[in-house]
Amino acid sequence: MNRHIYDCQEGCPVESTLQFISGKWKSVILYHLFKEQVCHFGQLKRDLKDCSQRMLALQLAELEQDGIIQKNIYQEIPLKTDYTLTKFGKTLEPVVLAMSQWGTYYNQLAKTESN
Amino acid sequence: MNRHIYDCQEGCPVESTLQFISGKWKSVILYHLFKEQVCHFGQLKRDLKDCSQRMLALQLAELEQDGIIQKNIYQEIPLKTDYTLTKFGKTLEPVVLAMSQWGTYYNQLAKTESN
DNA sequence: CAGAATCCCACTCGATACTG
DNA sequence: CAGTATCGAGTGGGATTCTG
Repeated sequence: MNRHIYDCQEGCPVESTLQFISGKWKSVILYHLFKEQVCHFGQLKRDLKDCSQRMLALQLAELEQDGIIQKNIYQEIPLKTDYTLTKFGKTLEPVVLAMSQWGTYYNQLAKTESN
Repeated sequence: MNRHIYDCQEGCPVESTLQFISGKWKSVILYHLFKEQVCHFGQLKRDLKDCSQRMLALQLAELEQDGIIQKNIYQEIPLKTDYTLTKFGKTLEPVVLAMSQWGTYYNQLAKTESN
């Protein structure tokens, strides 16, 4: 948790939040997890088209380290893994929801303006 | 607006939102603007202790380009400038608010756990 | 005070190849 | 399928200096 540079000495709450979700793709991953409940690596790779496999693995690892998501490995052939939100991770729902709602509003706006 | 790499072809709303606020310090700047209504450069520089002057200027410029904040210059000596939210920028309040609320919750949590 | 310009290093991140 | 390892180009971003 000291990989980020935000100084929380003064306890700025937004900086605290950013420590967890400021990774380049984290909130998008969380968005999909809130929608699907369970996600597989390959599925996320398809959804996040512009996120490289390496980046996806890194972001997932950080989210797991931070206790936001849980990784479940099934020893089958071919290998199978899935990711779910932890109880702690689920508390982030209002944040992700607000982001998704604003994005929906904006997409609508952008569409009507282009007409 | 093509400085970010998020692909919104499929209209992922979270990615749309990130196009505007994913800059390293943007949401913190917005947080202060929602609190203070009006902010000066030097004041922000003091508040965002770990954000360099260069970064602060860059982030403010991007927010201005995106129509989220407005820059007001007063031709006095010494130079004076302030920043306010545009009408469009104000629509982001629920997002910033959700982040600040979660951060407050987390700070509380972290404090009680350290005892 | 409020920035712009320049320099330059560290690290990010994509591409590719490999593994259980 | 679900990753890890390695490498190298590109960029982020700090330090410093300069200006109106």
